[in-house]
Amino acid sequence: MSDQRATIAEAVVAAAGAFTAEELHRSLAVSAPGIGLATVYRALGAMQEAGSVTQVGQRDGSTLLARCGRDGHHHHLVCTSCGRVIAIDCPLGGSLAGREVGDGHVITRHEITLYGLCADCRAHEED
Amino acid sequence: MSDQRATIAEAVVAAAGAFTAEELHRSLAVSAPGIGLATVYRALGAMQEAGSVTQVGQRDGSTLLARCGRDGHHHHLVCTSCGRVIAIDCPLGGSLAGREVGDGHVITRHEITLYGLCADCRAHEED
DNA sequence: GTGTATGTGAGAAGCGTTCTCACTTACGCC
DNA sequence: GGCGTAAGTGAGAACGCTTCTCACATACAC
Ligand SMILES: [Mn+2]
Ligand SMILES: [Mn+2]
Ligand SMILES: [Zn+2]
Ligand SMILES: [Zn+2]
Repeated sequence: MSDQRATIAEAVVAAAGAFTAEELHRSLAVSAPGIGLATVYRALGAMQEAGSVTQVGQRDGSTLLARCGRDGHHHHLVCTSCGRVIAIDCPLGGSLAGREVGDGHVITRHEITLYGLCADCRAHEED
Repeated sequence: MSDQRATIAEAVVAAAGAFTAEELHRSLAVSAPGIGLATVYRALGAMQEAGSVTQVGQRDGSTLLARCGRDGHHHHLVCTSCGRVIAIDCPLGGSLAGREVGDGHVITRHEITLYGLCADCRAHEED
């Protein structure tokens, strides 16, 4: 593994929650300048394939990523204020796989993402 | 309402299921040539605001849209073969709204999309 | 009529992402 | 050591979807 990829992997671990490729690149510009944006994209792509980084939504036009090493079927809960990401069990209990719903439609896959405010952000709001 | 928007609205109704803006524009090129792609985007945007068209996912880089006039909280079930879209009740029963999950995270919103094969596509597969 | 608001088509622009290319680095093999 | 190959890198160009700009058209209000 190259020095750049190691640095990028550290930045991913240091990230509080969800981030975009450009945000990660900006954070690297401070601590480890000189790493190209294309390299960040390549490293994040490799981590997605390896399973340590997952796509958790979109913000504006950009893909939101987050570190998530959990394996097995699960989903994510994203704080819309601070970006914190929490892995959660599938609220459907995996019960839909191969099941028929509606008018004979057989479900092969599903996407679920929950959004809200984490405990910390709620405490800091006091509105 | 302009002639163009009426034509685009008809094409949306005629569409079998999910479609991209470009696909709709291509279908118009046959029956009603001369309508600009920007006009299609503008009309689809207006229909989204009006609530008659909804975003049901992404395919490659493009936004997938579908006609859906149903109101109230619901989600969608998309056939990955023919694009047919079926509205479904929220499988969470709306139970999550305002509820705490995980470590005190309060859910304000969620996204659910189911994918699979509709009855027709399953019948035509016989593999 | 005159003004104002809204819509239109063509192409330019924007923007996130991927690709190209020349270059470097790491490693296996002899 | 020399040498070949594979993988990674940075800069910028290219790409593709979407939005914007601009000149023009149409519709309604007064
Ligand atoms: Mn995860
Ligand atoms: Mn719907
Ligand atoms: Zn938070
Ligand atoms: Zn189908």
